[in-house]
Amino acid sequence: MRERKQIPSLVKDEKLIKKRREQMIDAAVSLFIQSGFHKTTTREIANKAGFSIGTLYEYIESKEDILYLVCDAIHQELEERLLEAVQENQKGIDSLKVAMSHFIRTMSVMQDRVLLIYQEAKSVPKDTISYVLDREEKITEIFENILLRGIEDGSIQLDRKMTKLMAHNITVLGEMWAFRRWALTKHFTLEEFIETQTRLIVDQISAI
Amino acid sequence: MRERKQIPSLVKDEKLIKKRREQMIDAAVSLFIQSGFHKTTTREIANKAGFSIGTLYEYIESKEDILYLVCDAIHQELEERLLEAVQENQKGIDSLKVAMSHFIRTMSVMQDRVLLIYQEAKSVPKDTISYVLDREEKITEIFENILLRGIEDGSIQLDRKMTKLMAHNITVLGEMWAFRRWALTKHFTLEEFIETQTRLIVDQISAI
Amino acid sequence: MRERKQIPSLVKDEKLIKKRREQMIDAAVSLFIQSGFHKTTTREIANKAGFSIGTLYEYIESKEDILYLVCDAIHQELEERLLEAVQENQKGIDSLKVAMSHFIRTMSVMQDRVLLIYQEAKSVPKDTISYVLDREEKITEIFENILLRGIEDGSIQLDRKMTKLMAHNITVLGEMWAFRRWALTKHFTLEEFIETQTRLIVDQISAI
Amino acid sequence: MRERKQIPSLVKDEKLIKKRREQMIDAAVSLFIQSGFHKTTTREIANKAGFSIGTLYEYIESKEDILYLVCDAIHQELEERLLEAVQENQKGIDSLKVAMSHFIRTMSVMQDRVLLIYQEAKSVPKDTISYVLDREEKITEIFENILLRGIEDGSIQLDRKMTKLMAHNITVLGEMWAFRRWALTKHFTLEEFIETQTRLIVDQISAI
DNA sequence: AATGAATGAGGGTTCATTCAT
DNA sequence: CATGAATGAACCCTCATTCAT
Repeated sequence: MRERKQIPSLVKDEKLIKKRREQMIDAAVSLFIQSGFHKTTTREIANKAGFSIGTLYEYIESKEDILYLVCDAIHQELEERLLEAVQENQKGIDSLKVAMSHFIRTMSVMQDRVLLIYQEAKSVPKDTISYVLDREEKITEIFENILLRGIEDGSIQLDRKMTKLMAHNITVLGEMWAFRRWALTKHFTLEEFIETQTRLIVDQISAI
Repeated sequence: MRERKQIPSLVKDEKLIKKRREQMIDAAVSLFIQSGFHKTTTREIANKAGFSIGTLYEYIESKEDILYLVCDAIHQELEERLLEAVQENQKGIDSLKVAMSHFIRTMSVMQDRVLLIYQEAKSVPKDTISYVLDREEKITEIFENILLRGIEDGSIQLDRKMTKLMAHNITVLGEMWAFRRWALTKHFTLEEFIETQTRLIVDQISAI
Repeated sequence: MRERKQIPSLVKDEKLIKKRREQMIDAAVSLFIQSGFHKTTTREIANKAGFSIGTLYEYIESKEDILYLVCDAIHQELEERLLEAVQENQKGIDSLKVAMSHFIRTMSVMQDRVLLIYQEAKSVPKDTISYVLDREEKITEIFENILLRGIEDGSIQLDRKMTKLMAHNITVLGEMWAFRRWALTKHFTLEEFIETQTRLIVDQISAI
Repeated sequence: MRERKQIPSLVKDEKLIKKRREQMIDAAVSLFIQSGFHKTTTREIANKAGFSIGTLYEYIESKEDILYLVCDAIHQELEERLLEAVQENQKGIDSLKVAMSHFIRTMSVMQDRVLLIYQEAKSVPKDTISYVLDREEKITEIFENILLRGIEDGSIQLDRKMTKLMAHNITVLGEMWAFRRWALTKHFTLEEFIETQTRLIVDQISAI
């Protein structure tokens, strides 16, 4: 997997860089969600982050860097939350159920941010775009690994060639809750959604 | 369903309006795909459309109107292509298989434009956003209707309450080919994809 | 000699381009003389030229382009004025006297603009710098040609190898009036200066 | 002659002031030569000087002060080098030959810095500009004094009224090597240049 | 005396939109 | 109807300078 890009900063104190960038990311996330990347100005971000435009540019080199930091941070949280739910010490099929449920709940909590990534990732700086896409794929890989484990331990029945596609399906059937919420919430509760999506997958690959 | 928005034009001749707007949309689509809505200038659109910036503004009121027209045109084509494949005179389950296959092939052909809608729809003028979302839902409704017909004719077994969600799943599992192509085409052919996605759904709801 | 650079313009009407650029150059020259290139803002130039900042950028691509246009225009006038005084139908030595006198008077008239070139030429865009320097050398070449003609017709006695250097001397001894005026005008009139400088050169190379 | 300007410093220790300012000047000279005064940032100067931007401002009050210090230092060295070559115990005309040769060699060694002064002197703070110009004139005065001595001792024949102008000519004919080097070095060696320039002047004013 | 993070006015440039021709 | 020159608000970014530590 490609390396995370190091964004240069004029400030030397690493702790301070971390802190200021966190402020910046928080501000940017809420503004981007509200108005999108292009309609948000750097001044607005600086303002909301609680410092001046000059200070903002002490910690990044361009507005696009902020988008990269935002995408990176969101993916980071996404991944952490997901991994946290993966239990290695149970059957693959059970692990999958738990992971899917957890994943969809995460989509519910992070729906704005997931949507944000879907819509703005294309504007990320050219030299980091592949890192961001890799990051997206990494989430799918987590599901793929669970599937492989299930095949191994016999709890999942699935052509090995199809694990990748099934993993993508799982991911997309979960992310749906984020990017189609305007339609889904009109008719279904989160619990119903989790139940249905999990069953759709599990029925297809369950060994029994 | 909400009405299509009437975008005012300074020009009276309806035929001309239609022609000019088509030129405009064609130009805009290819430019938006290339660089996104915000990075494309109205000048570029006018240029590529083959007329002047002044003329452009004879047929729309703002740049956002172009995005609306583009989204509308893409949805229009999407819907037409999909409806064209729906045969009323066969069992619901068979109709579904054909429709899904056709839908995914359409995603393959129109992937750039589908992606475009996914990424830029949020920038559509506030007063038309719900029309655009409705339009998106309409596609799902086509699948929902097939499902209902299948339940009616006994070829599909599915809790009536779940038809909406299953229709969304079908749509999303198909659209995937457009918005995850960077990952999918590395490992699967279009035919494999169609085969797998169709089975995932059919297995779940087939009456036998 | 290198080609004059074509600066792109968004406007098509060539006549208008010429007119607007002239306005722009006039404004820029007086502002650059007053405050220098770097301290003059594009807004000031547009203002003084009588149009908006937007219009300014319809006729150039960057602030540096204005400096290039300014340098080019000044050299143009310099060259025209000088050539206008060169008579081909007299002895080289006499031609030289007339040309030097005329050149120095031109320096007197154009002292601000000559100084401007001396001080700001270094800021001209990289890809045009050699054209600007060539332009400067062209003036020297005019004097060199007169010298060569004088050697040919026997009115001037000078080692052929030294014509280039002597031509540079003539140029610099004349330009002095522009870039050392703060010291010279305290003690000498223009006429005294012309008389002395001409003699210094003529005495050195006169054939008799 | 006007007094050297005292630039205030927040630091008391005179020795330290001298040391830090020397570091600062060295750094600034090389940066100004490379990119010019306006394109060089105070940060860059502090960096290259080996201390922080905060420290820089302990020893000056504004960026322009640095330019003043730079010009002053260059003039200082110029003057020292020139005076070092002036022998009081020989005939004026011989003294002049030696001084011119030495001066031109100095131009060769210091060409970048001489050019720098020519191009940036105008940006020196308003209240110090006349001091800087005086400094320039001082160099001319050295030549003027030699001329006067030559007239006195009969080795030079020159209208007393013309000594000032001749001194300027000598200076400019020497400085040429610095500010026209791009053209001159293509055709002449330093020795040829010295030989020719000296003869041009000496022939004109030699008593015999 | 030294540091370097913070500031914000101000600069160059873009581009959606208008309107006289 | 078509044109395209003109407009200026607004954007991103820089950098000289300050001041708390």
